[in-house]
Amino acid sequence: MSNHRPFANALELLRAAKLRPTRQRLALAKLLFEKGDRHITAEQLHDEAAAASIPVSLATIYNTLHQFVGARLLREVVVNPGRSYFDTNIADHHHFFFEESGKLMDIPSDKIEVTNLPQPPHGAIRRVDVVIRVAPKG
Amino acid sequence: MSNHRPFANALELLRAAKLRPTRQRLALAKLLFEKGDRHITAEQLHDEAAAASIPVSLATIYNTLHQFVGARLLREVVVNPGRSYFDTNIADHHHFFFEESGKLMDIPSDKIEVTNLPQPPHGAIRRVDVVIRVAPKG
DNA sequence: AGTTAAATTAGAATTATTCTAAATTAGAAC
DNA sequence: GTTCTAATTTAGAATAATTCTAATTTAACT
Repeated sequence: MSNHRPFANALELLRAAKLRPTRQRLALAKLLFEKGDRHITAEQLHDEAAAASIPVSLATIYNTLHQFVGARLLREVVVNPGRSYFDTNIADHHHFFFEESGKLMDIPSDKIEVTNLPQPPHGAIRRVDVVIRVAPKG
Repeated sequence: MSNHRPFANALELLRAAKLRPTRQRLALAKLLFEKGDRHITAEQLHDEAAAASIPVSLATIYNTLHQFVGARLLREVVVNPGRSYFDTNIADHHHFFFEESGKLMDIPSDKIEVTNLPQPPHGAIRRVDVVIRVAPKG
């Protein structure tokens, strides 16, 4: 049983997430999930849709990305002020962030060990994000 | 020899950072560094300055914060899209992020163990940020 | 005091994102 | 297949954080 590609196609995936399979959601799901793990911004997805002749407004891109995050089909990654990345890899993992290029790269969670986690003074731990910031060699 | 409070006053601190000790920079350094460890936004600092009757424009707040980051007097922490926090604690450490309130809390680096760090495919590791995201208990 | 480069400023510009209200569409009911 | 209704999409305006610009002020040197 693999965690990868849990749905045969976009339609099934939207059904399972209880999102109406509209033209734009189907098209965006395909763009997002049929190319392996990606880290994409709203603007980039909008451009990809345009390139694929899928007419979809930027507002819908944002709506859809947030709905997908809510449905746990995507994860939002924040590494840069003023710009969100959406990660199609929803497995537990971490990131390299390359400061020069602004690119992200996954690090599977078994490649880093984070131990000795302190308990928060209140509330519950929802997630632990590790970002390794990488700069060009001095 | 402690790493804490390395300068007796704002003037010394600016001199060491090779920043001209102007009225605004002196006042902002005092606001930032004379109250222990803090996580503050540009807007908040602007409000504090106003409350202390220090006339300083928002542009200067931003300029100064970034200069301080460049001089390693501050660290920028990104946990939220579209808003930067500036951290007066420049020692190696990590953060709790409370999603309900938007507040940050320091975790000294000796309270978490991050081991087995993978090497990046190119470049050098500049920093490792661990953010523990905390939500109200379900 | 006079000079000059650095710093500050108000306000405009930019960027990412969200909101609004109108038009379209998916899916259920007939 | 039409009709109906609520959900979705949309263009464009609005917002929020930040950066830029060009003019003014100031720190520090002579």
